[in-house]
Amino acid sequence: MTTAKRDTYTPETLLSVAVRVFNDRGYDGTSMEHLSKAAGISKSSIYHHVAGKEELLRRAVSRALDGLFGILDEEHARVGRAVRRLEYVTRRMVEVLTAELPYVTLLLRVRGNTGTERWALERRREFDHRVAELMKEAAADGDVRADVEFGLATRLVFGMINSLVEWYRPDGRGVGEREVADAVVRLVFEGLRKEE
Amino acid sequence: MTTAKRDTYTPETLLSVAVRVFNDRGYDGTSMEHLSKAAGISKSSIYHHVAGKEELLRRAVSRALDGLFGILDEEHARVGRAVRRLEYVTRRMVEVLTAELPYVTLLLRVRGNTGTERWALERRREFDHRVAELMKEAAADGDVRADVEFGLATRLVFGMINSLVEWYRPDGRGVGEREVADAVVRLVFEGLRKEE
DNA sequence: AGAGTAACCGAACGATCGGTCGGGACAAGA
DNA sequence: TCTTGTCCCGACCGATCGTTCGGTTACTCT
Repeated sequence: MTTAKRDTYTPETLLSVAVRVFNDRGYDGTSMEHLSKAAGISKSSIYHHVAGKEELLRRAVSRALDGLFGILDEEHARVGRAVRRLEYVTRRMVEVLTAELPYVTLLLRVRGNTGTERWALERRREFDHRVAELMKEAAADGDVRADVEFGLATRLVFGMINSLVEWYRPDGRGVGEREVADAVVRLVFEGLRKEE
Repeated sequence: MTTAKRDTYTPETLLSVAVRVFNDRGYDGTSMEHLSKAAGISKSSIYHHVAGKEELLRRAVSRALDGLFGILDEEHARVGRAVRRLEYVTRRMVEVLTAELPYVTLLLRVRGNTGTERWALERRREFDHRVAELMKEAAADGDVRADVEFGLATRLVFGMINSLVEWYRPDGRGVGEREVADAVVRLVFEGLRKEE
């Protein structure tokens, strides 16, 4: 077998615990003592699995960034009319956010105090820039309204999508992932007002 | 004269420095040493003006909350058709966010680690609830689309508006406050797609 | 049975945390 | 000149920070 039994921590399982605590208390507000209590092992034992607090952060934001950049490599994001690709990316962003919720949550909250955080911010800006180009293309095609500058529109749409991490909670009997993705796409492209 | 000369700190002027640092580094990531360097006075001197770190946070989020709740007391937010009141509140939220940007930024980032932070979160939820009721009324009037649940729509609209604190920078020769408010209202109510 | 190793622990490291303390500089009012 | 009060300081407090270290289990392989 490739993998079997696991009643002890691996870097991955430890990460899932750490990310949960990071999101609860904030990265800076979380001490290694907090992590050890949440994981049920001693503070020093954590260092048997990972190099330190910052490596946990790096692993988490890497996972989130991989998910987001992966969208841009998909076929529907690369070929076709720009406004259709924009709609596809919008929907897929919602799906990635909900699927990797705790990791993306952490990514969207880094401030830039450490080298790892600044690296994460830089990659985020790169992703945002790629989507902004898509919006620019759709505007050039005349498929999105011209009375809102494309950079401004991009930021506002990102704001709506990214806000998911502040309130979406999966598995709760509330709204499902599909319902959220539909709602976001509808609001972004058609708006709130009832069509006459 | 009521007030004159001020070449020394007051709780208010110290607050403006502190909030700027809080927003740069995060509240938990900011030490009193960081504040003293930014203010140009010693760490102990800060305690001559304010009771401590948490009081600075409390003053800041209070100012932000007062601005937001003030909107709901204005006439256009209290009388008229619900969808018109919703549009008014949307526009005024953008104006308050840009006018009190650093204070609202701090408010939107509190995590709930201290009593002050939990109080701020509770008041925020109260404000959100008030706006959600407005959205519910507009839906009951048949003025907003029925295929997106009103609670979900409220969260997404809040997400778009609140994202302002992540990128809007006043006085920079970029976008003006009026342009942002117009863009938000247009996107929220009419959507991104060009009307045929 | 013995060797090797993965997983874990308590104790302690130097650094930094938010906050306290006693006192100095200075201007205003007497 | 003497008091009073504002504004500020360096030195220091106990607590906690992220991290290290030496050592102890307990399981696997030979």
